[in-house]
Parts: sequence; C-alpha cells; structure tokens
Amino acid sequence: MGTVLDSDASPVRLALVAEDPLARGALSRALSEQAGDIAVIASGTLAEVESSRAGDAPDVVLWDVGLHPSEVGGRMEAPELGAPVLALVPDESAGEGALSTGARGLLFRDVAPAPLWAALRAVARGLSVFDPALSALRATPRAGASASAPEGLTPREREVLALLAEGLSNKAIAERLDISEHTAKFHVNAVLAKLGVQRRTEAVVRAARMGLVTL
Amino acid sequence: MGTVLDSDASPVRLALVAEDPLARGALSRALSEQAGDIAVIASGTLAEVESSRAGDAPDVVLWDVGLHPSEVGGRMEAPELGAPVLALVPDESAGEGALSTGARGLLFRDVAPAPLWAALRAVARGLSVFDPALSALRATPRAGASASAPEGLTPREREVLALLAEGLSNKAIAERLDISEHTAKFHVNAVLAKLGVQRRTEAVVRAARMGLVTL
DNA sequence: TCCCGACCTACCCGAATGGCTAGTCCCCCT
DNA sequence: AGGGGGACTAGCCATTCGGGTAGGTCGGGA
Repeated sequence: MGTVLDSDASPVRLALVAEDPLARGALSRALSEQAGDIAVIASGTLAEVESSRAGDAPDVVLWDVGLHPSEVGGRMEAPELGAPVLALVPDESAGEGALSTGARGLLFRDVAPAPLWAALRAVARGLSVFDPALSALRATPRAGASASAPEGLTPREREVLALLAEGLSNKAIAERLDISEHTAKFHVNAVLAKLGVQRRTEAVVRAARMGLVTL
Repeated sequence: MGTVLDSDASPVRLALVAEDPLARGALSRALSEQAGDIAVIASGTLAEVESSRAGDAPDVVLWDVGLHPSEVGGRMEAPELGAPVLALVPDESAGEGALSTGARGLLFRDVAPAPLWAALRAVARGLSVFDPALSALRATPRAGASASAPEGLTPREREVLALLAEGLSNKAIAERLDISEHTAKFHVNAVLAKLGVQRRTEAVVRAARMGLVTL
C-alpha cells in the first residue's frame, strides 16, 4: 500500500496451493485466462510452495483443500506464506476446518471464475470473503448442533436451500448457480420433498428451525 | 455465463446510498476515478435512490450508514433495491445493525479505495465480504438489534405476517383468519410492500432478522 | 360534517411455482 | 458391466403468487 496508483491497477500476486495437480492445473489455467491483473508467482503442493518461497511474498494465497480434506490427516494444515489465505472447500464441514487454520476467506471449490477473481482481489486487500452459504460459519463454534439432518440433502441441495433462504426466485437461483431454471426448480423440489413441505417459504422456516441455514 | 470475456470484464452497476451529501460526494468522486468497470447508475439519499429506480436494477448497493446511525431513528433502514448491500459503518455496533437489516458485506467507512473496489465486485458476484475486524459479528445473537418497527404494520398485517412465517398459502391464511382469499392477498401485499420485498419468502426472512416474528 | 386510515371484498392478468415424467452424463461401488 | 445415485436438462400443466385497479364499510379526528 503506497502510492495512489497502486490502488487497483497493481496486479495481485498469487500463490496457488493444491495437493492435487489436476485441481491446481485447472485453477492455474482459469487464472491465466484472466485479464492479467492476477499473477501466479507460485504454484504447487503445500510443501513445494512453502519451500520454493522466492524472496517476494504473495499478496494472497489460494488454497484448495481438496475433495477429502479429512482424509489428509488429523488436522488441516494451512499454508503459512505471510499472506491471507482464501480457501476453496468442498462443503461446510471442510469450511470449519479451514477457518480454524486461519483462512481469511471461504468459497466452494466449484465457484465460478468471476466471483473467484473478485474474492482474490478482496482478500489480497485484507478483507474477509465468504460464500453466503458459508458465512454462517464465521466465528460460530458450531456446538455440535449439527444434530439435524443435513444428511439426505446433497451438497447441491444445501446450496440451493441457502439461496432459497435468501428469498431468491427459481430464476435468480438458476442465475446464481449458473444452471438452467429447470434444474433450479428440480433442486428446489428435491429440497421441498426432503424437508417434507409444499412451499419454499415452509422450507426456509423449517430449515432455519433445524439450523440448516442461518437467517 | 457465456464467453470467457464476460466473466470479469462486465462492468458492475452500482447504486450509491448515503444521507450525507458530503460523504456521497467523496465516495462518488473516488468511484469515478476508477478504471471504469464500476458504473454508478444511481446516487442519493435512501429515499431518492429508491424512488428514482429506473427500470434496471443495480448489481450492488453501496450504503453509507453515516457517522451516527443510531441517531437517525429507532431502527436502521437498509436500502432495498433488489441487489446485495455493502454497508459502510463507523464502528462495530453500527455493524450489527446493518447486518440485521440484511447487509451482505460490512466495511469500515474509512476503508481504502482499493479494498472497496474489490469488495464491491465480490458482493456484486454474490459473495459476502467483511472487514476482518467485523467478521466476528453475526455470531452475536442480535442482542439489542430487535427493537425494530412493528409500527407501520397494522395489527392485521402482523397477524398475516405471522401466518406467512408459517409458510401458509394465501388460501390457508384466508381460512385461518376467516376472511376471503382476496383479502388475504391484499394483506400479504401490504406486508410485502411495507417490508420492501417482492417475495413472501423474503418477507419472512427479513421479518425474522428484524425480530418481527420468531421462527 | 368530512376526510382519512384500517379493514375488507372483488376482478384481471402475467409471472412464478410445484408436481410429474423422462432422459442424458458421469462417477462410484459391487 | 452393471447398477445406483447425483447433477443436469426438458416439457407439460394446474395452481399459486404478485401487481394493479376499483371499489365497500366503519370509527375517529380535523
């Protein structure tokens, strides 16, 4: 942070951390298709990136925790590279772990490119960024209250439920998830069925009562 | 989403809401110095912007709650312009209030330009953005936050709102209140209008957040 | 007295919703 | 290799919603 000019134009220097080469490649490729104000200065597994640390530290670390973060080992080990970490998680449970390791932001792994770029820049500027569906985790100790039935609900359905709780219409949900309105309806129906209700409003109320979503 | 290019290049359409003309001017000026991918399509006080709503809705609302949001009146009234709201608050206490009105992001008023741009883009993409010092909020069970405005809502409307929060259809509400379905719709519409929402689900969420109903 | 607000009823119409059936990928598990 | 499940797309159809407009009654305050 210094001159006036660096305010926005200065490229964001990014360190990309992912154990899975495939995921790393996909992210790296997607990143490179960017206008150019995001520069990948390091990429590799956690060990690789931490060792290859060449003089200049990144502005932000994009950390893909992978599909099965729990299998990796006892606890999740977050990158420690002197920069805020934006974690990509497969689901809510992984989000808790990532947060506890100090992640500054939390997005789902399948986030669309545009939001990802925006999030990276925001985190690089020192902000915290969350997917709305994950923002409930913030500082929430999650007192084992998971009790309810997240089971039965697939990840996609939980995602839809979260948007449902935002009061979005099917069309809006479709746009947000970048799927067809038909599919959005499909998922909404699945949620309604699994929650045993007829109306989306009911679904939101029940979900809120069960702690599936945070209003 | 279609081409690669639209992913990030598409300009963000912003509505700027601030009661204080000075603050508005400062923000507006700062905004205009931007590269150009943020277009201010509306600017003014809450009332002004909400009324001048010209056809196309913004992608994001930048809302400056001012220096003394508590003095304004009993409760904070958030912009409801069909877009996620990024609130600029003077301190943590104001943050709680802003959150309870549904703000999607929370930054301090004196945030630097760069983080602000980044945050605006992220919120426009559907993400939640917080200043790290504020991200711990939300966990607080909206202590004094309730206080809200049962005023504005007539007794009958509050009654309808309660049934709305049960997920009842217009017909069901009509039967429960022993009035015609037409009348039920009438009251529901009144509630929607007074809460500033389009969908009954939204109404329930907002009402819950404001403490008007208990889920 | 007259006006106003709360409350109630009614009709029209386009959009949204939910319910149903059906089909395609893809991946995992047996 | 085959089965099953999740994610996605699709069309059809009846109902519900939401918005707008246009009334009606009643009680209280100006």
